[in-house]
Amino acid sequence: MVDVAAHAGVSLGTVSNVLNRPDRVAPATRARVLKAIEELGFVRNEAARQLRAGRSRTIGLVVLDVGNPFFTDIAAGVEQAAEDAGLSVVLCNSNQDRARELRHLSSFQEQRVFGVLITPVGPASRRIQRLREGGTSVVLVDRASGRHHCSVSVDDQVGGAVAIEHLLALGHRRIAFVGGPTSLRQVSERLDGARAALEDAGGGARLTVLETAAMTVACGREAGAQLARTAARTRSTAVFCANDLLALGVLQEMTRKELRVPQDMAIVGYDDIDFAAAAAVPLTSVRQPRAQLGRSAAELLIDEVRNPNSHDHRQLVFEPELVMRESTGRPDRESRPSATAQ
Amino acid sequence: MVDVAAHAGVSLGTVSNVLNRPDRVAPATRARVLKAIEELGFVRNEAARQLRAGRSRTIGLVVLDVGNPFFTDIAAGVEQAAEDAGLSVVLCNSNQDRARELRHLSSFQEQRVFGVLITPVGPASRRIQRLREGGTSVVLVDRASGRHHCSVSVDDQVGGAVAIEHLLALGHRRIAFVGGPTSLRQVSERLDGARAALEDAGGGARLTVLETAAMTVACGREAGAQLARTAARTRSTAVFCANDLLALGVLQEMTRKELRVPQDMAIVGYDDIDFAAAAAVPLTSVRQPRAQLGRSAAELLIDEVRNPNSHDHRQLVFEPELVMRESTGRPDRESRPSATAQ
DNA sequence: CCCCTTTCGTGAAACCTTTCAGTGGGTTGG
DNA sequence: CCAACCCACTGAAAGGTTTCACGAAAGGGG
Repeated sequence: MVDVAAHAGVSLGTVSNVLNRPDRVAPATRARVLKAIEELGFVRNEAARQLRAGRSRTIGLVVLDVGNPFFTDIAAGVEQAAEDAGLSVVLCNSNQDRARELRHLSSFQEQRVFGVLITPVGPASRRIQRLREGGTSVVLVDRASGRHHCSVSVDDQVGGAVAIEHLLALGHRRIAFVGGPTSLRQVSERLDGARAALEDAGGGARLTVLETAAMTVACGREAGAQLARTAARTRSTAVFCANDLLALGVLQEMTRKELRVPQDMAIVGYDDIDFAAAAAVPLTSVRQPRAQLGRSAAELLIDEVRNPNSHDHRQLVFEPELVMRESTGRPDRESRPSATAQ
Repeated sequence: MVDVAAHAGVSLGTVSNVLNRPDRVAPATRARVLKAIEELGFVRNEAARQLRAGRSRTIGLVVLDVGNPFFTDIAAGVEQAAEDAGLSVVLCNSNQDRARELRHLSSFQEQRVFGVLITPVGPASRRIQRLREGGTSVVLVDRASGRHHCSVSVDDQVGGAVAIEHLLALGHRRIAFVGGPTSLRQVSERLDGARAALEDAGGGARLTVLETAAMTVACGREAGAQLARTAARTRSTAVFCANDLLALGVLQEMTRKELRVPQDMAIVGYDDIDFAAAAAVPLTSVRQPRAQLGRSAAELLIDEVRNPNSHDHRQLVFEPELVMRESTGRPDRESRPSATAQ
């Protein structure tokens, strides 16, 4: 900048003004400075700006799995809101690993990030508490938080409930739940919601729970195989999977075993990933407002940082939405023992 | 740091030494300083370090699509190499958009990143040239470069060739190529490789090209529908898709039209994404050494930056590898008109 | 006991920007 | 014609770290 100033015949402060408040500089001078910048190929040093500002213009975002479209869509929402506010985003992957999560948080703190958005591996940790005490704002994503912080999440119980209600409305009375491990909050809450919906409907239906080791296509196939092994008379006529990967696995196994979807087995997934609509039989799925989730989280964070006085913490809970496709088309009455069993 | 120094009763320089060259400080003093750091909750300011160092410890990585596992796997390789070298990575998405790419590059330059790894949207642009002139090292990923820079890529012609050779070896003589737009370098080179392999094998086989508008599952289904419409007598007996998404689309359409894979139609994909192995019929696919690609790119970059004198530019080209699965199991001779057609 | 090394520490400069009080013209109003 | 004011610009301080030339003390050898 000194060089630019000399080249343009102005002082350092004027160059800075051209860069940051161009309206305070006379047009002629401004043009001269811009020309000097161009000629010298000057590029602002972000580190110095940041040092001076005391805080960076970057939002730190930590997700559980960058390979999962759920999180990349959230990230897209965050980026959009950040861009609107003149901020950038750095996306980090904890890979469900506590140690990696901690490393990322430490790095964020050293970078004096604008703020942190995180889907924590476990319940909000002490490290996050420390981060807040250090003056960094944190918003929890896909996790509800206490009254004293901001968070955005989707109501997984409602999600489980709408899936089951849909299946019940279609006349299914023997339903399987595929998902696991149940130690995952998402899984257990979706299951809770499913059970609650069943109860609300009166006792006429049965829910069989197949716990899987993980939420992958392979585990879905295993669960599908297990379903297919059951004699048709007692077999569930519909399955609700805790995510779409499981549902795809179940679907593939049904195809292999020559069971028709939805006539012999209706399938509902969860997340509505792109592959769900593109599957051999397009999947009915429970969609979460992913981009919206990310956008809202970023907006809460920005408000918290920019308006520390007027800001009050909010816990946003979004409702998921059922997307109906062919995998639950009205089940074929003939091929299904009538709805009396059990 | 001033506070820490005061608290520990030492000078500023000593605190810095404790942080950066702990061996140069007497153990007792070191312990005192560490205690002070702990008590005061001191956290290094990365911006200041960076300002002082003149360069950040972050590698900038720009990919075409973060949603594509090909790139996330590359990113994982980069991260691994970076971590080993004490660097971090910021992953940016150009979304195949030139303007976004430029924004990311400008931001990298302002941040004085350690170096840049990029899969450019078009051919290496003037902007990248400018970046290099500005002293930032750049390594091209999944693109070959000229002699004067480093790059890592995978030989797409070889990839196309091995796919076709495999199909020819299985006895197929009417083969379709699905992919597009052909303006994509990857597509055209894979097609070139396929044609070359066909020629090498002598003229006994035919290649039908179906150009798609994009590389998506939906486009694959369209192409699959088109294939299925052809009368069985003249229909191709095998299809080579320019990526796995297309292959999955074709596979799904085959299932819908009740054509058997591989008996009625063998399918080879490209990229070997996770979904390829998990498909209803596991896909034969051409695998690229993705993590390796990322790791090598990062290593070249690090060498270029750390050893500017001894470094010489290298253009690494990796060979893809055919992963055989059920979608090309030996074709059923009965259901296939014998291998005489044109 | 003195000189020479080595070991520990010190303190100030440098990195680059932003900000803000201040300067020196020119203009306006009385 | 002077005071008040505005505008465009200036110059220096501040922000937190690393580095490096130096000093002081301690240890070793003759």
